[in-house]
Amino acid sequence: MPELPEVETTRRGIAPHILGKKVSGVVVRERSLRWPVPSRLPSFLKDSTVRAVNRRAKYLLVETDTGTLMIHLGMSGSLRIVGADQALRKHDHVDIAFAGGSILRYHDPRRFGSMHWITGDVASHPLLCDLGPEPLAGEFSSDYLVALSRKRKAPVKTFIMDSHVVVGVGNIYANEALFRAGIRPAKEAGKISAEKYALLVDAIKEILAQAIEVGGTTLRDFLGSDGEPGYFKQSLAVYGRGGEPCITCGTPLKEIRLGQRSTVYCGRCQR
DNA sequence: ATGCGGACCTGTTAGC
DNA sequence: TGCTAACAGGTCCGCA
Repeated sequence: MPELPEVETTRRGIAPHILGKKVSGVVVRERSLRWPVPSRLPSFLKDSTVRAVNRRAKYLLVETDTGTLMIHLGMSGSLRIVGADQALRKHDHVDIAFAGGSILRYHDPRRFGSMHWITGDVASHPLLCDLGPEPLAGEFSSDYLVALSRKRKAPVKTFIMDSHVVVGVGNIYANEALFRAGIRPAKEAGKISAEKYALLVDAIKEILAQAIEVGGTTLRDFLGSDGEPGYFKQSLAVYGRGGEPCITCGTPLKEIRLGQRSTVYCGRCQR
C-alpha cells in the first residue's frame, strides 16, 4: 500500500495517539522482516516516552527520549492503533503497547518492511544518509533535476524513482506524474529539457500533495478496524489502465516494463 | 559512478 | 471449479 502519501497519512494518523505516551511493553511475534527486528527492541523501548513522530522518505521516525524507532512499511505494511482487546490477525508482527492501554500494531504480510532502533544522529543512519531531497521540499526543483540528470542514460521514470535522486516517488505516482507532465517514461533522463523538468517537478509536488490531502480524510479510520488510506479512490489517469483510452485524447494507453515495474503511458500525449 | 537484475515474501488475480 | 503462474504499492545489494 504505502507510497509516500500513505506513509504520511499513517504518520498523521498515529501521532496523536502515541505522542507523550510511555511504552509499557513490546511484543515481537515475527522478527524476520526485511532486516531482523532487533532482539532487544522490547528492552530498548520499554518505559521510554514518545516525543515526536516524523518522516524521512518513506521511513517513519518514532522519536522517544531514549532513541528513535525507524519503521518502513515496505510493500504491504501498515500500522494501526488498536485496543488491548483487538483480536490478532495473521501477519500482526509487532505490538507496541502504551500506558493507558492503546497498542500500535504493525501488520505486514510480505514482510518487506523493517524496524530499526537508532541512538544518536538519525540523519546519519546508513539507510538515510545518502537519500535525495524530499519531493515537497523547495530544494527539489527543476534546476536540481536538470543538473543531476545530465549524462544520465537511464529512463526518466527510473531516474525519478531512484531514492538517491528524490525520495518518495513510487511506481504509481511516477506513472501519474509523467503523464501530467507529458513526458514519455522511457526517454533518457539526460535528454529531457529544463522546461519539461519544470513541468515534472510541479506534477510530482501536486500529485503527492493532493494524495496526502485525500489520505487525510480517512485519518479517523486509524482507530477502527479499517486502516485503509484513501488513495484507491483517487482518480488515476494511467496507472492500472493499460489498453484503456487516454483521458485526454482517447488513444489506447500503452503498457511496458521499465526496471521490472509496470509502466503505462499515452504514446500521443507523452513525448 | 551508473545501470541492471536478483533478492526478499505472501496474497490476489489472470489464464488454462 | 480448481490449479498454476504471474504479478503487486519498495528498495537494497552485488555485479558488469
